[in-house]
Amino acid sequence: MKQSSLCPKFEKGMQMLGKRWTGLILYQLLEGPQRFCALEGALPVSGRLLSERLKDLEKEGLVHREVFTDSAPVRVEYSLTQMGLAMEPVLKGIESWAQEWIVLDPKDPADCDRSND
Amino acid sequence: MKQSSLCPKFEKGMQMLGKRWTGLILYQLLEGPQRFCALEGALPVSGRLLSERLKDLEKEGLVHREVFTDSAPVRVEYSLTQMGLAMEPVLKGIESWAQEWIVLDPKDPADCDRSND
DNA sequence: TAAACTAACTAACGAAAAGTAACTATGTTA
DNA sequence: TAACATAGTTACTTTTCGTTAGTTAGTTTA
Repeated sequence: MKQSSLCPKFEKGMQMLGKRWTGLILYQLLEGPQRFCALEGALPVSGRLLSERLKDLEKEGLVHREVFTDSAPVRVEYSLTQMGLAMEPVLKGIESWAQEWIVLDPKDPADCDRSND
Repeated sequence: MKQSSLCPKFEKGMQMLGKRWTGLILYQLLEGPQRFCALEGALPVSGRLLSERLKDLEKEGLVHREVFTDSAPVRVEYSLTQMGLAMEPVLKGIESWAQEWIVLDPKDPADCDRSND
């Protein structure tokens, strides 16, 4: 692999966001702490990859994983750390950009607005 | 593939940015129109993928491709369209986020600042 | 005039990552 | 005890990536 003249921090950041699903997972977690199955249900990602991505994100420090042994079948909750939360403006920025610029096939109704949560 | 409850526009946007190199290519193009070989030199991406990504980005409307037949050996310049330029705040946002939060191995000096161009 | 060079790609191929489905461990409800 | 749910993991196939080599077209060099 070649060397680039870019800032290595930026490059690393883009490398993370430039992995499939990472952005969507973080975005979904902006809604608040969520369990594995909730994320799996909300996103079009398979359990295998979701598990993998969450592990990566935890390792990188964007996501916190907490296991609750008290309740019924063990419950695992994922939430954003400070570092993850700091991504909010970026994610919202992508959302606005998409709202403004992306045109979908005319067949889909495809309209949504979550900017007011 | 499952169905998600996310806004399809946002999902599509993330799908684009969530492809390897896309973000870096756009970021590099913020510097101004550039030729194929310049991009290839500036980024750690191979010619094959650069070509593929540029084609995608052109198709999606973020990048404009212009061929100059006047000068020496044919010259091809890539530049951002309005849609591509509109990504600037997002890309700069990722940059700031990375500057603030990403920690690299202590061996790399890894410090840079392009926020003032 | 032909060999070598440059820019901008494209093709082929092995390697890595993603998608899908089935399976596991643990506990719960019928 | 059988069927169900959560939170994964394993095994297998398909897709995407990365590398190297080759192509097209015009340019300089000898």
